[in-house]
Amino acid sequence: MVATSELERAVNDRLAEHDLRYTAGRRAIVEGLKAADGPVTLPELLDSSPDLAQSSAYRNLGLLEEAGVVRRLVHGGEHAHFELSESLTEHHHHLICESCGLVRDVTLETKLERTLDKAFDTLAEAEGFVTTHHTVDLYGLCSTCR
Amino acid sequence: MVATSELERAVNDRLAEHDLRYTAGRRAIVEGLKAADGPVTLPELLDSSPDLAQSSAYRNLGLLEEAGVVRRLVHGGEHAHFELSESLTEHHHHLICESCGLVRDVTLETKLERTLDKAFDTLAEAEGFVTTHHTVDLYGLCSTCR
DNA sequence: CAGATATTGGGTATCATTCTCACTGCATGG
DNA sequence: CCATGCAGTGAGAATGATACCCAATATCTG
Repeated sequence: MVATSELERAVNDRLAEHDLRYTAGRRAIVEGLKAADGPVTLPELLDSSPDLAQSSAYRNLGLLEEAGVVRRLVHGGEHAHFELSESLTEHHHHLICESCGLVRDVTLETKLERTLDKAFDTLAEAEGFVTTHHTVDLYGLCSTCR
Repeated sequence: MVATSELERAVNDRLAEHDLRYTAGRRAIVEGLKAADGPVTLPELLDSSPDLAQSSAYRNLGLLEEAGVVRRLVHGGEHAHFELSESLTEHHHHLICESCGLVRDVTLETKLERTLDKAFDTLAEAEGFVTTHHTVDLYGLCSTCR
C-alpha cells in the first residue's frame, strides 16, 4: 500500500491531468476508500463521511473513475462497489458473498498471476480484442452467512 | 454443446424441480439464448423473439435463473446480459468491450483452469468462504471499436 | 481584485428492472 | 366433459440506483 502522502500526490497528479481539483469532498472520498477494509458502496461511503452530498459523491466517484483514481465494481447487488484503482494499490481479486454482498480482497501468487496474464492476452488477441485489465471474482458464502 | 433434445429435457427437469412449467414463452427464451452467439441483453432477446412480452421475459429470466437454467451477467453497461447456465453448456469466461458492451465467450485450457480452481479454493478457504463458482472477465476494446 | 472556470448540493429526471393485477389457459378429479 | 384451482401472461405502474440540472459558491490566474 502506498504511503498516504504519496497517495495524495498521485491522486493530485491524476486529477490535474484531467483539469480536476483535489477538493475536500474528493479527498474525503479517497480517504474513505483508503480507510475501508475492501470495496464499499455509496451508502457506506456516505455513512463514514456524513458531510458528503449524495449527488456530489456520485459525480465525484465518476470523475475519479475517469481519472483512473477509482474503480467501480458492478456485481448483482443493489449498489455498485468502489475501491481505489489498482495502480494506486496493487492488483487483486474479489471474494463476493452472494448472500450479504460483502466483498473482500484477495491476491493470487505472483507466478500464477503472470501465467494467467499471458493466457488472457493470447485469448484476447485471438478474438481481435485489446485488453486493458481483467477481473477474477469468486462467488460464494462468507463465514457469517454460511 | 448439448444437443437440442437433451437441452430441452434438462431444462424441463430443472423447471419441474421448481414446480415451473416449460411454457412456450420460456422455450422461446431458452432457444433465443441457445441460438445467440454469446450472452445477450433483454432488448436483444426481444428483438430475436418479437412475441415475447417484456415483463414476462424479465420474470421468466428471473425464474430460469433461480432454476439454474440461466445465468445473469452484470457488467457496467446499461443492460444485464443473459446466457444459458454453464451446467448446460460448458465453463467459460468473458471478453467484454468497454466501448460497445459486446460480450464474447472464451475458454481457458483445461490444465490452467484446473490450476486456477485449486488456487481459488485455497484462497476462499483462508477467508472462511465457501465458493460456488467464479468468473473471469477480460475487459478491453473489440476489433471494431479499436 | 476581476474574470474565468470548476465545484457543490438539493432537487428532479432517467431508465432498467420488478411488481401488480386482472385475465387466460392448462391440468386434474369427479 | 365440465368445473375448479392454480400457474402463467402482459400491459402498465412502481421502484430505486444513478445521472443530470442549475443556481449559488469556491478557487485559480494574472
